[in-house]
Amino acid sequence: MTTRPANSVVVFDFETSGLSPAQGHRTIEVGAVLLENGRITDRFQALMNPGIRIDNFIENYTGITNAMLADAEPAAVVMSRFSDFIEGHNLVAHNASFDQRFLQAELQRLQRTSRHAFSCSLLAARRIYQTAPGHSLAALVAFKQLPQEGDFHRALGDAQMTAHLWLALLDDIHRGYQFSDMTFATMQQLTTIPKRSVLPFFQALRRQKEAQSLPAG
DNA sequence: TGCCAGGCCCTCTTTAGGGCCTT
Repeated sequence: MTTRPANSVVVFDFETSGLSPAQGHRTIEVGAVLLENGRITDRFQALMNPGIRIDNFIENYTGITNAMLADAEPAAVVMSRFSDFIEGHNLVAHNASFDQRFLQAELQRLQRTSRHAFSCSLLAARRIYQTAPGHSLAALVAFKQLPQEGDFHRALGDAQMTAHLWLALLDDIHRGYQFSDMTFATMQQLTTIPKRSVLPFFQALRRQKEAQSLPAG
């Protein structure tokens, strides 16, 4: 049996034919990286044929053409492999609610379900980088001077840059708030508090940790 | 690109409206 590091996480990104699976939009590309102990240890990237034509805006926005998708594996095949790749992992995405909706919709087509825990780098960044000029992935990569690994608006490139953003968030929380043991669950909790409550949030966590480390009695 | 979606978050708010973010 494989033992996974407690802090492993899959950071992923979809390119899609539009904004809403409820409107019939489909995934056209998936990119993902496995982060273990703060390092990228595995990657997943695939175009997929959704069985529908994409419009000019999506072709221009992503650089993915209808001709490229015509040669790609069917979405069902790719999503099945991707489902295996993320099996058992916590998931991170930039504006995670968007990717979560598409993941659920695509897996539902395969009669599969997603029980993964999600965290969102956009919501975390809005709390930790409150002075950033914007919180789009591109704005945050520039703001933090992160490595531009791959192309923006392509799934693997965006997933890799989101992974670097995620690691930067963990590092800056460590430096700025003197809080070193951020778990995935704590990051999820961070994204649910008001922005003004960030400092009290970390102060409370530290007090809680110190109380737990005191000897009983 | 436009406003066809959904959710977060701010403010000229909470009995609402609009910007940001994802494709």
